[in-house]
Amino acid sequence: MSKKTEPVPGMSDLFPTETVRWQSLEQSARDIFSQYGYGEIRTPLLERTDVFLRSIGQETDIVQKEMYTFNDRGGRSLTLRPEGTASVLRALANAGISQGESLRVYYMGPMFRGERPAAGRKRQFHQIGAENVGRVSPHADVECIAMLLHFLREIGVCDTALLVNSRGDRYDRDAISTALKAYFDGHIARMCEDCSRRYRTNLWRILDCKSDACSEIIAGAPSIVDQLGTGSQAYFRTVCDGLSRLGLDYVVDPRLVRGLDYYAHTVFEITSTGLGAQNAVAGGGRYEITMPGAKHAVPGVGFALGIERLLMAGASSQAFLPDVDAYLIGIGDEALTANLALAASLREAGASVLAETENRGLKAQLRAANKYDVRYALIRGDDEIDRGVVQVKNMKIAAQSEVSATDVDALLAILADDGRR
RNA sequence: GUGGUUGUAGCUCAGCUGGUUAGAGCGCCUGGUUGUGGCCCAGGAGGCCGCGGGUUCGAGUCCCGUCAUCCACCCCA
Repeated sequence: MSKKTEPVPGMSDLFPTETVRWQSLEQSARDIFSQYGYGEIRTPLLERTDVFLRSIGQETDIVQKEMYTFNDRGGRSLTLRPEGTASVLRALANAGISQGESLRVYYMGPMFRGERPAAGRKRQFHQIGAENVGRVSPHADVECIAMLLHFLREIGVCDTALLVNSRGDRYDRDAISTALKAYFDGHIARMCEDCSRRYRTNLWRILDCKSDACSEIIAGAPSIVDQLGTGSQAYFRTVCDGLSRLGLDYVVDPRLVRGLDYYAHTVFEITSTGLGAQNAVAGGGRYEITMPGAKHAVPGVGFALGIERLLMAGASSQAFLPDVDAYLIGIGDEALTANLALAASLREAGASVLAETENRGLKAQLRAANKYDVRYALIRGDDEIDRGVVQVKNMKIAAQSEVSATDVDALLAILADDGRR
């Protein structure tokens, strides 16, 4: 239909009907995360491109084809953040967090990926995320997952499943990659197009292929868990035990590998039924990230939730109406002007009021007042202006009285009433 | 990037195998009481039928292209 007023593809406008739900979700996140000692961090939407290249990984889908990257006027390559973790780690590195120091932060805001939009997938989408940075411990992983599940329970997102897996440490990963490569070397020619692409770009992803032809070959592949060193296996066992001890149900999914290179050890995903093809509502894991210019890799564990998907998996929306105490009706320009002043006084005293700004009939204005479902209508025309009064009409019981227009306290006292008398 | 879907009023959508001035519901505006809401009634405004081309005496309807949308693949939040 219209075209010039539409937002850029994959981006959307949010109106009060929607934002009320966003706000309550965000508030729950703030409340719960702070119970776990997390504080909010806000980082720029734009970063130097290498912040993402190095941490997320050159060969990942995100870096290969999904980033919004451009050169600024100084010729620097900048990128709109495709996820939150890299930015957070960059910020912490910049602030000079010392080795061994730990920090818990959460963030919320827009992320950008240049994918083809579909159900539950936008190019600008929004995440709420949390990172526990600085320590390596399976218990931190457990707490992180527990906090995530606590939040989901609180906001009423149900029908979810928790999937966990381990990718091992950096040495395990090299060993696994070598083993996988060696195995698939002999079979790749007979596998599907996607797999031969993955073989080159994202080897582990082959394990995820659903095509029948490949399944048989994949079934014979060396399993990730078997390739883990004893230390990594013990780590993973501690995580699983910890989840069980907290009474949290989970499923070990040996094929869960996730698409970002920085993950090590624990990875997890929360899926929800009824979301369509994009059923992951949250995901995360333990990672180790070396920022450009930094001496050491910084470990951490964290997750990100997709706000749009949370809302799809949760409650339905209702029509938005501003919640105001009174509607100021004015017949004639003089009354309309006087009403704007009266509205200002009432608001200053803490009331929420809506004042008519159009010079139209009383009937039309009362209709509007009715639509907003206010308890009171304050009515003034030339007569009231002359006599210095305002008609106070109780919309619930259709009673009406007269109050001096200068007696703001009396008006406030009435508005503070629930309108049932 | 690949496949498919849809595009008609502000919104949700009808419009049969091409045929006169393109419709409904909701919303909006005005009136039914010179200044008293909801319900009801009457009336009204509002459409390059996504855009461009083609076939035809004639296209909202058929064909081609294009743009947008949604869904799926890929991958993930």
